[in-house]
Amino acid sequence: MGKKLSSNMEMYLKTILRLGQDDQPVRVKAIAESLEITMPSVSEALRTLKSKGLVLHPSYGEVKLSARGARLAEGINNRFVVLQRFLAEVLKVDEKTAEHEACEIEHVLGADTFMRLTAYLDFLSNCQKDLSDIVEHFHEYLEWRLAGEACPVCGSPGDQSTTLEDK
Amino acid sequence: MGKKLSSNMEMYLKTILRLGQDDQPVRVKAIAESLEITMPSVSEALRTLKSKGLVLHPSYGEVKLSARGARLAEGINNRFVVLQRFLAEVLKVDEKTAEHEACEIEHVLGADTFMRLTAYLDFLSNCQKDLSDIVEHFHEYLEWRLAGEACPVCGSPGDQSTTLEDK
DNA sequence: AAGTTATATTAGGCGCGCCAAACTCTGTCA
DNA sequence: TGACAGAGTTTGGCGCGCCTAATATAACTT
Repeated sequence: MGKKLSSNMEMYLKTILRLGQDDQPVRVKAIAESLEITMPSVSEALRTLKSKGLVLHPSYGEVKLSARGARLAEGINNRFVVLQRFLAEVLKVDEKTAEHEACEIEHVLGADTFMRLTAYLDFLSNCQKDLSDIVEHFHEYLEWRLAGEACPVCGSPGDQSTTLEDK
Repeated sequence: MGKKLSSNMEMYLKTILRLGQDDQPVRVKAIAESLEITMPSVSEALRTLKSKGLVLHPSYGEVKLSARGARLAEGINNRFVVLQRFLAEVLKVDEKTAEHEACEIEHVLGADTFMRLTAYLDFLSNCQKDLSDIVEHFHEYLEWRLAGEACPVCGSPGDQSTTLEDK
């Protein structure tokens, strides 16, 4: 069916889903604030999404997801959650950053990759007692490395100075 | 200095870097083919990048990266490589897909996250013999899971049916 | 040197997603 | 009921990145 949605359209869907979970009617204003854009932009986007049958939105009325829209939104949101978990729990990325970056990546990765990432998280947390603290081991290693020292267990260098280019 | 580059501009830089590694003069045509866009689009982008001092490009001449452009491009390329390795080697994502998805994500993640991901890969491959085959364990787990069966070692379910929404 | 071909650039246009300004509804409260 | 405030929409405009068509330059070929 419908071609692939743009990242932006996906963000609208996800936002509507999440706002709807506070079980209050979802309003244009709330979407705009949540996405930090203006109401006209939201109005316009909703027109697009309506035309694709993903949202229901009587003029001046409440915004709702259609069944298809909701399915999509939930998929996107799941992806988001998985990514956020990986970044925050495994890589120990700062919470704000993890949220932000997960939000960008969620639109990029295919279903297969997500399934694999989910499996990986499950593997690390649910499977085999003696593997379940790998992540903790990694966090120790990370601290040594951040301190610029060699890894105490294996001597893996702390100076692989991960090419911090930027700005 | 200069504000953040767009994903597209980053892609141009990375492409120029990679084409330059075949130590032949980099031409507009090659960039266009590599990115699967038309030459006018490349011309235009080069004008932008030139104005930011990231590429050198006499009219009708050879395209080169400036020192700053090269530094940026290398950073982007490093990010790409790390992501690609993670997707392909850890998650066992199909090679083509890994390349494509890494290419999208490389523009999104910050330096800190990349450092952490690099550290994670190093940790998995270099550190402590008895941890170095975690990935293999995971790959076994993944196969069971893909077959829809429970994990033989821990009983972790194969039916977590990772919400395959889509299409 | 002149013509042919390949490469590069300019010109003009399009879709997307955003904006500010102006206008229109809706609900509330004298 | 009528007027005001706040939410929502329409209008017109802008930047980015892409396109095709037309033009310009460079590089061969004879």
